[in-house]
Amino acid sequence: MQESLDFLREIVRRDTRSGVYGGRVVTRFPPEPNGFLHIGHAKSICINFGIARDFGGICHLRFDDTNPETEDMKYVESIMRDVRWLGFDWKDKLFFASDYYEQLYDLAVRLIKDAKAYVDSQSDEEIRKARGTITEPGIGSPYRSRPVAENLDLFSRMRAGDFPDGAHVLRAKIDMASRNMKMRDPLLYRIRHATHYRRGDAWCIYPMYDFAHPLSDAIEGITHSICTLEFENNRAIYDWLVDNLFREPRPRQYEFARLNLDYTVMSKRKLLQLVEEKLVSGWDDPRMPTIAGMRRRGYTPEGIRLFASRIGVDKANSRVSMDLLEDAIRDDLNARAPRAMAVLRPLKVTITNWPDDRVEWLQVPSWPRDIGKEGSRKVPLTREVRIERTDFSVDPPADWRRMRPGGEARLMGAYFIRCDEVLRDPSSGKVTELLCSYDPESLGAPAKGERKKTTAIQWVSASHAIPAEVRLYDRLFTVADPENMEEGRSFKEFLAPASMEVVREALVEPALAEPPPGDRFQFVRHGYFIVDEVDSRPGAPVFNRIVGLKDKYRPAGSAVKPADRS
RNA sequence: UGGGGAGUGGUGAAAUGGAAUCACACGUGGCUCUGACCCACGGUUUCCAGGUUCGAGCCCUGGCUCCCCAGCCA
Repeated sequence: MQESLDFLREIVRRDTRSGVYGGRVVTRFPPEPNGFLHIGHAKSICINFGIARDFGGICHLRFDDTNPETEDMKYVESIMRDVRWLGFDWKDKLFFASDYYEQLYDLAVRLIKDAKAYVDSQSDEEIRKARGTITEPGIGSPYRSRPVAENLDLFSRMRAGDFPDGAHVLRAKIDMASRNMKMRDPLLYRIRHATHYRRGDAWCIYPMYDFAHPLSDAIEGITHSICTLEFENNRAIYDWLVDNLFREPRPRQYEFARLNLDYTVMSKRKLLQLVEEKLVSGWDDPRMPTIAGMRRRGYTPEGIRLFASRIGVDKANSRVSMDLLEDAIRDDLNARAPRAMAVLRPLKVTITNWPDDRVEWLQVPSWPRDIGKEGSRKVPLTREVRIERTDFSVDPPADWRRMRPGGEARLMGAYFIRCDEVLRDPSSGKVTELLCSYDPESLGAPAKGERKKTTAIQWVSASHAIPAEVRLYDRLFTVADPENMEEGRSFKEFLAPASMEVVREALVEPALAEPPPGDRFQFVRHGYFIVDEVDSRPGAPVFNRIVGLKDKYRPAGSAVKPADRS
């Protein structure tokens, strides 16, 4: 019996069986602390930590912090929080490339001594020009055959701070005519008189990614270094460096396709722009595809991991539909979010045969039968209640199951009521109130006859309901691929005008008067909601819609939604 | 134009020379005190053209399309 593995696990299994690494499996998640993690990183985290877990190995968390100008401690903190929140544990394997600066420097010196690296004193402009193009070979730097002793001297003076930014760089001596542009004597070190968030002013030369990354992997004993497709060309440098400086068995790099999600953006630059230009409320705006945003939105780690496992891993560039993510979230929430009643757009209903002062506290189950969980709460029924405006239609389509003039529907967990009379505002004609009568025999009784064609609707007692703010989130963009705009257009032009709707007149059942921030509920027939961690207050709860329920209902022969009727 | 990758229902993935499978989406029907959940059924013939083979999504040849590479970013 052999379940099918993705191509990465296939490779890891091959290597554990052949024993090249003595059975060890060591992966790593290597973020640069210069931004917040997003759903694309979540995919990578699930792959790297997931593979380590599946093969009894370990996944390191290593910050690839080699650029002092963009990195910050606040990012390492948020990244650690996000990885933990997602449910992964790097144990004591927390590393920083910036802790390897001394070792990396020594490795660079070895390369120089082996005549495999040299100090280039051309300007950045000259270097760029001499690199050639994809069709023309590059030209060797005039400094390319600088004597080893001179290179050594220059490199140590670079470190000592004898030169200004840009005066020299250290380059690998590989092949200026390589068909692979990345191999045309890649830069290894640059001078940068900048304060590093961890090393302060200890260094004024900093290693480039192409140098620091493979060597950090080798230093840590990584076996499988998994990254995204755009680094395929860099693998040649990776191999060149590690082969020249380390012994077998040594780490190898494998690439997979990064995640693209419909109706959102994933690039750090664009995400940063949304935040800085205040087009969203921050990195944790519930509409953001960041881990922080999804956390505040109410997405669960389990749901996100389920999503990651459902999309799989491959090398084909792809774009995943939001439906896949939302369904994974719903799938997880269905079994863990207790049901409650909320009315978002209230319509007044008076039960005319119910005594004015009678309050009946009904015990309503918090879970549907098929979930199989115990639990219920008390919901008060009174003469005056509120139902959803969209649950009443004066002129309903044939397959309507909700309230209609003269028709019946069950108040969920309570009695059937019949709509005897419809009151309207004389000037606008708008329905203002329903006068109904309830059937005292119908509590807990199975529906029969015509009643079987109706559905149970949510409701709240007018006198006991708690006013609540409900925030309905929707996709941030109006087009599926806002990152791929035609020339001269900005992705910002496609921001959805109503990606957040704030409903202030919502009413929730009294059990939800003081909900603990972070608690999740299913508001029946609406969707899943979370008590906002920032703005919710006891007595004035604020709920974020995590994701709506699926709704297959379309009025027969009409494109008009129930919300637009009556 | 050079080099490196990738093409399987609408979307994401399986099938590792032997009956194209799964999830999501969509459609139809069933169930239901949530038009949810759940259940059943339905649609693709593997980018194109040849070739090898008893047999090809998988192998070979030639095309086509898309992505990545010319930062002292990662």
